[in-house]
Amino acid sequence: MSIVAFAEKNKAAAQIASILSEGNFERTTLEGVNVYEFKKDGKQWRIMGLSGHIMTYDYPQEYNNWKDVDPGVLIDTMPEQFITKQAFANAISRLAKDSDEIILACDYDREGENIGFEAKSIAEKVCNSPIKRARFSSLSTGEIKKAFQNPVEPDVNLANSAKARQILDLKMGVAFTRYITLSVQQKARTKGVLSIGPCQTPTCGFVYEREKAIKEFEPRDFWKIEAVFTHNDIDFQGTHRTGKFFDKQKADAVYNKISDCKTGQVTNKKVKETKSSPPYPLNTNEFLKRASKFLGLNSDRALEIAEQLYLSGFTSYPRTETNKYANDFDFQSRVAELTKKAHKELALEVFKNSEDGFNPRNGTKDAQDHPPIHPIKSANKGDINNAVNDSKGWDVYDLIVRHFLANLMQPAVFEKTRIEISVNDEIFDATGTVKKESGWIWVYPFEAKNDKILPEIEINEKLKINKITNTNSQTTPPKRLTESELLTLMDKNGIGTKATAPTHIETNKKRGYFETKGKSISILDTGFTLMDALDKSVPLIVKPEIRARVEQLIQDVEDGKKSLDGAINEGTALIKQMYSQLTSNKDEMVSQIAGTIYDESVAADSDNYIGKCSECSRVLRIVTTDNGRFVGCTGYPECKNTYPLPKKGALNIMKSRECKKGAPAVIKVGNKYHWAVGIGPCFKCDMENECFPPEIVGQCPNCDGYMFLIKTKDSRFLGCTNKCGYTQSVPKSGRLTILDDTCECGWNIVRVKEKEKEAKEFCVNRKCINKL
DNA sequence: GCAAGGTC
Repeated sequence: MSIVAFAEKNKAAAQIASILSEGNFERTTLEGVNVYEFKKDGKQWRIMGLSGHIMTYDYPQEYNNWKDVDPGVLIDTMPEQFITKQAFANAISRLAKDSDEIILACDYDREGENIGFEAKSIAEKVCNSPIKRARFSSLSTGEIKKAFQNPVEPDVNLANSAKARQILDLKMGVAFTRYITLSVQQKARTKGVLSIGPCQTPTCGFVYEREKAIKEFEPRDFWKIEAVFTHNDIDFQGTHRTGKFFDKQKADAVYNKISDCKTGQVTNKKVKETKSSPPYPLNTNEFLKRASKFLGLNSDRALEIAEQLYLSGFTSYPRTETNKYANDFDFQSRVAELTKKAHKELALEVFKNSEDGFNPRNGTKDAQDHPPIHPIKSANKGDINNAVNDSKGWDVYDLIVRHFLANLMQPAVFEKTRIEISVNDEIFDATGTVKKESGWIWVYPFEAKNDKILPEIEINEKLKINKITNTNSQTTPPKRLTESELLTLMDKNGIGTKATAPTHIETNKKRGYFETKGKSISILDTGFTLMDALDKSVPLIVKPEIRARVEQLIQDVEDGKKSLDGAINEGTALIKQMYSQLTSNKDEMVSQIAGTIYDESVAADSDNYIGKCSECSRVLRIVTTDNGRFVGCTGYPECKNTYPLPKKGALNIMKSRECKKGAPAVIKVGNKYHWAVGIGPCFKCDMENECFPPEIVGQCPNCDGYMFLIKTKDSRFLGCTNKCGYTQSVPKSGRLTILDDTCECGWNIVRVKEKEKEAKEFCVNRKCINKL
């Protein structure tokens, strides 16, 4: 009797083999793929891990040429399933041929069932062995043994639901992407692909909606009446209960009524103790959000770091939906491990807190895939820096460790006080918060808050009023989305999965639809115009509903309410309907998009982009020919405007410099001089001092001139604007910036940032009073 | 050249 089982991945296969064989198994390879073998109860077992999907849907070759195939035809063409990982397919065939029974043992979810069916379809071609399914929700001993003792029938509906998703996503993505890309290419010279997809487009849609809200925002005036009260030498602020007065007259009336008041009376007081529980264990989504919020990391980079931490054994597998620990999770040894290195003090505190055992604050999601992200090995900063190729490696590790420990600690306790104060019958509110017990926040400084103190005070007591103000402000527009907020929106709307959400964000960036600046995401012209054009012609595709519609269809397949063909037909009809909306609005849409694409594609070539042509306001660029180089207009041959350039020297376009004589740009030529396009060498120009003001550091100690930074080809130093002869050295290496802050001696503080090092800020004055 | 979903 020979049993063959297919798991979703190599790691799972090894784990299953280890459990079923009680550790007595051997690893062999077949077609380069690991197979785990053992004998048990007279049966020969062989377990192989797949590599996620080993097949994909795609269109047959004759549909590959974009220009020959009308994209609309793709919607009515059924894609075919191709093997993408041939070695795995070969190994499956060879194992299946030699089997009496086959067990599918992939993850128990849609994609897992689907991956199992990929193996099933290959096996069925070479053998007639019965094919069963082992269903388990975690790789724990109990679950695995039970699942393999009672295998069930494979769930064709579950597998088909994933198939429906694959086919519909492909049809829509391919048809829309080709159509938009080709139509825009007819109008604008661009090589780039303008992609559309059922996940990437709504993702961009969120960013677009926010941008629109910002653009359409009209600030409103409002007035806020605030009072500063004093009691027992403590000043605190109260706000009129109305909050924002949008009616100036009403605000003025209230203000006039109380502006001369010298006292107020406490009319109510409430003290409430509130507990703040530790955060749930980290699943991928939560991890990415926090890495963005606390560390300013974009999700792609954060996941890459987590992956490296995982591969070097410091933390657990980073892709998980689960935010709940299994009952038998071994906290004892994990926390003990952490007492060995940098987080020793924190880990010991957790031990102190856990005399009656460890009590994690568990979440509610158990996707039964992997445990929440947690530390495996303790480390010092150096260990992480050696293992992770990213300067933020340590910060990410530290976050994971602290999150893990915080989760095991007591809630933090705050005392919140709210008092109500009457000032000539107008009610003011004041609140205070005092931390009574730090609990988990002690190990989790990311969420620490400062206390807001209110004086000890009782009802009916009188308070002195220091000041009453009536301030006019304006409502502010919504803020740009952060990556963390975008991930939340995606998660809420079912866009993408734990493993793919960051990819969708990356795709949008790669296409030039939006970018991340600091923590916030800002949309680029291409993204905005594309979304705007789509929103007008095919509104559904920009909104998360598109995903929900497909999700509903495939859920019906999973539930057996619809056949695979039925769901595909319905989905195809929906795509067709959207596609006809798209094509009927073609002209307007294309001209709208083409306008921005053209400029951006030239501008993106930043080595050559110069500025606007004064003749035709198109874009100027550097043209290099066999005979030399010059600045020419991208409108050539219609516009023949040109400017000369020096023959020698590397050219560097100084975007931060503006020519006061109106030249389109200033170019740095080698290390020697600057050249304003169309005007000539800047240092022979009478406006030199205005375009290139000296970088003053401070007063010259020798005369009444100022010390300024002089940079030459191979050195830099400070010289006097009066040329009195006094000079002084500055650090030779690192990027040097003169800050606005000044030292007590009057000189500006200088910031020096060397590669791979922390920036230093200090006073460079040799004669600084602090040094004497 | 195109999607989204697995995995590494």
